[in-house]
Amino acid sequence: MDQIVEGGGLLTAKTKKSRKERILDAAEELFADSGYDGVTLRQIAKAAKVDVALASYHYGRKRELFDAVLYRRAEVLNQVRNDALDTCIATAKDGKPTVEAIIEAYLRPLGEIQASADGGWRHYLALIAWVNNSPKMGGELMTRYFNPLVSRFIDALRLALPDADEQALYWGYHYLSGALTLTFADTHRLDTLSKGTAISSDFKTGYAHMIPFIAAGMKAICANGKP
Amino acid sequence: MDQIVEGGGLLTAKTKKSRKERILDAAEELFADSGYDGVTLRQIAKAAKVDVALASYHYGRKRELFDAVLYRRAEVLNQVRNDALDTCIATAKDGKPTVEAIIEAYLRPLGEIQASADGGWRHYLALIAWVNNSPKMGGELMTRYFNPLVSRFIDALRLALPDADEQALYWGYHYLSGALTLTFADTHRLDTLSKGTAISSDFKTGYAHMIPFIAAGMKAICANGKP
DNA sequence: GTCTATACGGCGATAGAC
DNA sequence: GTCTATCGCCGTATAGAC
Repeated sequence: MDQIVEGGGLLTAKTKKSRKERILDAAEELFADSGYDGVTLRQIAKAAKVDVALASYHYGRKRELFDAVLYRRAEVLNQVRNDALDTCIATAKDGKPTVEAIIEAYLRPLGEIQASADGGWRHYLALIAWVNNSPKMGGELMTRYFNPLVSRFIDALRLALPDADEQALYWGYHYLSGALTLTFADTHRLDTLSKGTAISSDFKTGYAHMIPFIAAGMKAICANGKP
Repeated sequence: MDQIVEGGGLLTAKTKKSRKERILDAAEELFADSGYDGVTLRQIAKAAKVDVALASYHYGRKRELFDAVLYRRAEVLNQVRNDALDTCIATAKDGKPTVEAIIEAYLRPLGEIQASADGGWRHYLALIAWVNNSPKMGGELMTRYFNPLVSRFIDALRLALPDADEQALYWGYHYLSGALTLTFADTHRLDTLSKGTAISSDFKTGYAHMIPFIAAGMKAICANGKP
């Protein structure tokens, strides 16, 4: 896990970051807070302590900078999660993992990343929350970056739930996706709603409950065929 | 249900809309598509076929217009959903409704609204999806407009699940909230992911699966006390 | 009251000079 | 790689027409 808590995800030591990297870091945090339209290149440049034009020099147009931010960590995220899925399937009895084990493999790496001390990763996940719920960009960008992994995940579920209705399988993934990305967003709404009983940034508890919640839901709608 | 599928939600006939209403309608649709920062007052005015300054005249600053959009339908939404919850509790055996019945009462009215022909309501729900996942506005605005209803909903769940861990109850609501609002957003991601097997705008199926999914999840994490 | 035309200061993305 | 210049659009205020 060590290799994913650092900067762009590949370095192992605290090397001084290049300006090019600093731009990506600043953009990541600001886009996560305010969405694509809520941030200006000037704000990003200021936060990265570089000239406005340097962002365009390295990344082109604003939209391309946004894509670069998304792409950077998608690579390492997909690798870590693909590995978790591989392990889950390889260690399953008769090559047929349980629903719980699959959901666990899908969610646990994200829980560990979000609970880690790394602010960059937390900003990235909050940005994914924004993208996933965006009517304009959600369909296209989530598809581009994460569909291969998600398809593998659904394939695994199909093994564990051989009688599942196909539509139910996809809708089940949809509910999981919504629950997960709202957790990414960390809006602090739970804090006031529960008067402090539940805290939206208590990711450890958030994932501990999410895994059995989603597994039970998935089994409920997939076990008996059609709704 | 007839009274909620029309315009602002109160008229019953297709009366010609005032310019003041047209501004709200246009703002609702555009904010739903692009978020608060992705829309300009000029775009709203153009869509409503009024002068730019008229929006400010009626509603003040941009942020106040946004609040007015949110407020308009929140009123009627809360009333319909409170009624559904009342009925659910009143008709329950021994005044103790089942988890399924409570989730059904909470979600069914939204499903009917979203599946209705009314575009205005669909835009409104997409806007709620945006607000709910906004780190900047989500905590504050969802709290302001919907917390009383949500608290009643959680009170009802507490009746049905007397041994539930309090934290689990709130996290369960959180997962429900995420799954629900992603359904509001209608990003069409499911369409390509499932190669047409599941369609994100097929709200009828979306809610038909959501209700048992959430009920099962809620029971799984609440039935046995602590996780 | 309701509405329009116009103006203002400011900041947006980006291209071109260096 | 860096900085400046440009042009257009931003939210908002206001003066006055109906």
